[in-house]
Amino acid sequence: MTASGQTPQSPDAAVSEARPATIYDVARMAGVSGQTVSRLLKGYQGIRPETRERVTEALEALDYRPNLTARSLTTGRSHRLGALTHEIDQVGPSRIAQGASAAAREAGYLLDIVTLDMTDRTSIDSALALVAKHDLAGVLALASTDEMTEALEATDFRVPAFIAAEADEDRSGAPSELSSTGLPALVDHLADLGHRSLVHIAGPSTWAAARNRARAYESAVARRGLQSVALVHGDWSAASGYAAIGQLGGTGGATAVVAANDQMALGAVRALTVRGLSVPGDVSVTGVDDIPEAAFFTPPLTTVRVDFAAQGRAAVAELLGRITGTQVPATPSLQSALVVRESTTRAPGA
Amino acid sequence: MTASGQTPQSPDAAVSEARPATIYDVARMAGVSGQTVSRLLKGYQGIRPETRERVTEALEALDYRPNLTARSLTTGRSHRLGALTHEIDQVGPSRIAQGASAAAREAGYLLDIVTLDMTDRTSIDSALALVAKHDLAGVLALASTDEMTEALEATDFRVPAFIAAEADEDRSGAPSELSSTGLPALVDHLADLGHRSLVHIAGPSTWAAARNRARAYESAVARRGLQSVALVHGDWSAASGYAAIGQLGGTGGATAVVAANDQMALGAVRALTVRGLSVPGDVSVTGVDDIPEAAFFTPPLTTVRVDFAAQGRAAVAELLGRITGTQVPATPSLQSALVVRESTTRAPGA
DNA sequence: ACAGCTCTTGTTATCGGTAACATCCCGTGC
DNA sequence: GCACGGGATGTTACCGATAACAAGAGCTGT
Repeated sequence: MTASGQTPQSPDAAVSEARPATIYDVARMAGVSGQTVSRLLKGYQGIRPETRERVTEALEALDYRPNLTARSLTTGRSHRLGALTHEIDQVGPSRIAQGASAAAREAGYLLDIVTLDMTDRTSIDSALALVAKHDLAGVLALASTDEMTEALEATDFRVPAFIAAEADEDRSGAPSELSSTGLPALVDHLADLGHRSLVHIAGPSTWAAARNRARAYESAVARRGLQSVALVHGDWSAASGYAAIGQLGGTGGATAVVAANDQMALGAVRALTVRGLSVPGDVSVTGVDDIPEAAFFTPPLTTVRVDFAAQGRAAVAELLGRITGTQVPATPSLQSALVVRESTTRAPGA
Repeated sequence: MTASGQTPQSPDAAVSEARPATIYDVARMAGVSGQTVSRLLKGYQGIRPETRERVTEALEALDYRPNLTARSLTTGRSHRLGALTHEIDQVGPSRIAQGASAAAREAGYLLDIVTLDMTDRTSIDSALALVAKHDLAGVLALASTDEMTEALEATDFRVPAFIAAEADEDRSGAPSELSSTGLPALVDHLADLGHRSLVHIAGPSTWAAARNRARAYESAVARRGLQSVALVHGDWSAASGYAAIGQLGGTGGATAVVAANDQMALGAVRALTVRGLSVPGDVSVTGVDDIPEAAFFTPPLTTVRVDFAAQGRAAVAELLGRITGTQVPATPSLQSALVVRESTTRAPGA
């Protein structure tokens, strides 16, 4: 079998109605009113067993499926959520989205993921307008950036809408696992290896995650009495990590490069290699995220593992809480863990 | 600003009704019937200019927004599509999904992307059931695998549903760009460099893309009179590429490894390096996809570029065609291009 | 001046459910 | 024997839009 297929015609289903059955079809078949069917479907208990049985049989015979459109028209609430994310090929965002999607599904919601091309204002607006039209129960922004904040605030969704907290921060604004534990552990690791001067390749300054990581880096550097030779901003891509090293003309004397994600770390490693520097012999390099490929880079990358899926799930849980008005169980702190591989070693001459 | 935000309360909108305005509110305000409003909204021309103006003003004053739920209840068609994909962190699928999503949006549709965990039968079923309930105008499977085919056929979506063609094949079953041009070009490249024995690390055999690539590889090898020493199946991940080399205990004498995607190529490179073989000195390695990181691997990877976004767009175009019954303009053949980098060089002793 | 049209706009029914209220039936208590 | 109460089910209206049909206004031709 190669490509396509036919519209499944429910080959074995005995009934093959042109139009799907409604509760009225079921009601007629069972000899009851539509309301009785509706009640049974909603789990109402006060139905006589024999009635219940007749209706249940009719439901099956007609292969009844509720029309969610009609239902949400009357009840006024839909079972769909919107998720906005940046148009970017990155493991992080896409895993967050996957986690969010799975969590939504488990709660009976469908998650509409809309990737926004942040470089094009009109495309953002039209995308948001489209989202605002499809009545969603709530909207979630999965990437915390200034552009996203702005876009979100400029749109009236008329439903709960908010930006998910990064792994780098929690709702209360208190530093999170990654900032308080993960990145400090990374810097400690380098300090323990004798590195005294570091360089940071940060993410775009409009990203909250980038700012948080940079801040955590800086405070850890200060705490350990190290020196931060430079802080360059990339755009999360390997190419930008490569460019960052070029821009610095090397490492500016630093013996270690701390990139804000694994891709930029990869680019940095490549740039250093091209310049004739050995990693980790001359310069140690670290990333953040622990993407699946990181273990297979040459050299395998020392990084900090981040649980993206949990982040997505937490965001959806929070959104659902806001929608239903129930209290959200405190999100368990997201775990991050230092993963030491071969891209870091003792500082030269240490 | 850290994490969250408030539900936007349309701070500047003069009107702040509890409930959104309906066409009837607008009609009353403009002194016309609801139908007139409905007509205007649908672009009906026969409306007196002064009436039109009054209605238009009312629409603005009340910040009217159509209720798509109600609309699709009457018209019977929704403006949402469903997309099924595998739960997998891979650039390919995620870019296909992005392209599909963008194309859908441009056509005024929202694309619900559902990632299926193919290892868990019950989760597939519940996910598909959820999708089938939310009335979608059509459903698209973005990953062509046996599991997906099976799952799709077992579900009665009652709307057009089909599996998107891989880049590797087209609808007519004829080999596509990648199979007819991209992969052969890759093998030619290796043959021209003097390689005579190759190894192929294929994707999972349940994936149509994996089978197509393997077939294209084999026929190109035959055509050039080369020898395929081994064909091992991985799961698209770098780890599986690494494992494949381990399983072979090296390359089995081959001087080049053709991996079915870039991640597996990365894993293979790493495994070869660990075994003391130099890439490309001893063994040349190639990938497929040209993920953004491929240019920054050590060594930079020779690969075949694939236009995933176009693939997603084409799939959506096809689906929309089936839904509306219009003919789909023949999908322009997807481009693929050989990208030569440093992971390939002349065969040792050639 | 009046039938016959066209142009605009209004009425009514309907999509498939659900909420609120109405009704029917039957056993109880006095 | 009859009012009463509660369980089971039916009726009616409504959610917000659209389709199909109806109707009033104004113009034309004879």
